[in-house]
Amino acid sequence: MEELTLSEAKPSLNFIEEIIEKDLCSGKNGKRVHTRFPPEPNGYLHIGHAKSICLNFGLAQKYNGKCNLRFDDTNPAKEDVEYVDSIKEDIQWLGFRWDSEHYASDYFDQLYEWAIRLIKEGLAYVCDLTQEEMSEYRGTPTKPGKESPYRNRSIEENLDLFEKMRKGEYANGTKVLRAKIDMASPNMHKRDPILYRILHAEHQRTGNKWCIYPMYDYAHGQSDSIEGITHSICTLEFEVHRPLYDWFIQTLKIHAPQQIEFARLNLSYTVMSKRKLLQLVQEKHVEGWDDPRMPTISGLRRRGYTPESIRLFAEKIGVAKRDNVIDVSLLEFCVREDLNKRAQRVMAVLNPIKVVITNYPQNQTEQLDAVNNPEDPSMGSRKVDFCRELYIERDDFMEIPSKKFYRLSPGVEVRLRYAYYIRCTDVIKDAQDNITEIHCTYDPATKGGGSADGRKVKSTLHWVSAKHALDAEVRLFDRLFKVEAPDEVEEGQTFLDHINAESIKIVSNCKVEAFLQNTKVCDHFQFERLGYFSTDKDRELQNRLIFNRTVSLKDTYTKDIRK
RNA sequence: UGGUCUAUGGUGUAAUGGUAACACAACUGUUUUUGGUGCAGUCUUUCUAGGUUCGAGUCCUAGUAGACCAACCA
Repeated sequence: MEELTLSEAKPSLNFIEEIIEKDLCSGKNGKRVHTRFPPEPNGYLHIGHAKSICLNFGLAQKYNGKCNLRFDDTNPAKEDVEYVDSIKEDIQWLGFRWDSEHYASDYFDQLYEWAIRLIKEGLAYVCDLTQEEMSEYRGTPTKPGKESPYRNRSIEENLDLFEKMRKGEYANGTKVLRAKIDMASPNMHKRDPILYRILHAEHQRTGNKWCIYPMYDYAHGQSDSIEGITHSICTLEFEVHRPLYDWFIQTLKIHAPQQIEFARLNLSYTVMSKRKLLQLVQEKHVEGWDDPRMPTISGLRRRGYTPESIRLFAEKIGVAKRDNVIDVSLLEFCVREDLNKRAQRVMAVLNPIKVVITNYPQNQTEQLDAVNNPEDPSMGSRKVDFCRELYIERDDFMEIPSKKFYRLSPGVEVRLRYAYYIRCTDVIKDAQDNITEIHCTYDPATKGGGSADGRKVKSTLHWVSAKHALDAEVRLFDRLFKVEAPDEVEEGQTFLDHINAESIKIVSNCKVEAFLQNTKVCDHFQFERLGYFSTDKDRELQNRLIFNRTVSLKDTYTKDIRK
């Protein structure tokens, strides 16, 4: 029940929303808003795609419009159904539903027909130049190109040649269909761009029906047009393609969507290039596209991210046209923000040291109340078993405490969460001087963790009962891959050479035995103990550990020794 | 020796010719049965030079810096 107050500021619009609202006002497109998300099925979706998904679907939602899912499957050499399936799954997981599902390949017939029309109008021709020759004829951005010797073939000859191309009479790469525009254009894309190339390859949807396939520039705008898209939102690198996009639409005199470009997402320390992610998968540096270390949507999902947190992130980063690098800490902030409200808390000890409560009866066990989520009382509470022998985190004890350390040390009293105050009386060591046990006494008057006499302790420790704890395998992952080196690598090196070696080490030693106590299986939980550190350098790691310890049970809670 | 785009704190994003703000990060204090959360606070901003205007982050001109464009990829 929220009331809108007059003083509440109207949220500002991003530049795309401004364009849309202007179009809505002027009555353009019959006041319709229709967007589309157009992935090429040649890899898994990553967090950068999530930005685009949230944008396109979000805009449709906001303006009561529609958003299509369209697979840009014009290059059978790179594409696969596995990717189609994963893309659909990821979009749905993010919480979006497309109005209709399309494939650029559904339009191959129409596109072919239009190509013939262009030939008949003298605006397209078959060119026999080799790839090298064509590159030479094209010129450079600063030098105009020159016209192909095949540019002035007759319409009849072009029609005949193009028909033979379609029939499969020529080998790959021997001929292409080109638009006849302007070889001197300052825009390289208008220097007689290729419309069709010969590719004798089986297409995942059209099989062997075609051996010529349309290029992106020839297929994309027309596909938008066919679907009645009003606003075709894409990333900045397509800005220079827009004149060509518009040229096809105008020349063919078909519905004109407006292409709008925005700056793609870059995340600090994160590999986002599809090519490189593919390399990680193919060379088996990761388990697969959904490896929790990957910045893919499925990887983030396994890592414990929620759809809500990713949508929140997309909202917070905004949309603009300038190149940006968003700090991963914002992504991590978003997942903490979301999970903090609803994740079930649980006590866990990752690196155990035994604590013996010397004045606690030998065979006694009692059950204590522990709240499931201090942020949300409605999540209720659970019982945790307490007895004479417990485990606490090894790092929570220091025999000789440093200055800022206020957890357990000899003579010091601390609280065991939901249990009792304890005071350390003895430290037991083995022959090698390693601490094997910590002996403590407890104060029965502090049951539940509160003191009757009002005395305070400086620290609250997490613990599990040695007898009752579950032994679970928990895998902690470092952040996404960190790359310190420039994006492009030098000859002879792979980009993997530039990945911070330390981060790989951390992730490859990520199996940790953890002891979870009386934990019910749920989607997400958060270890209650969140990083205790004493040095500044370790403190830097704190946030990362907070994040790391927020993990998804589905992937991490793999065995229960009690069974 | 071209074209297109961009320029606001450490990082992002707003301010639509009229008081430069919000979030993240960092730091300080405070609360707390998580060194979490919450709360309070601090820190740091309009690329440069001209011009228009009563008034410019915003408009104009020139410069500077960065990104993109020369796949039969998308």
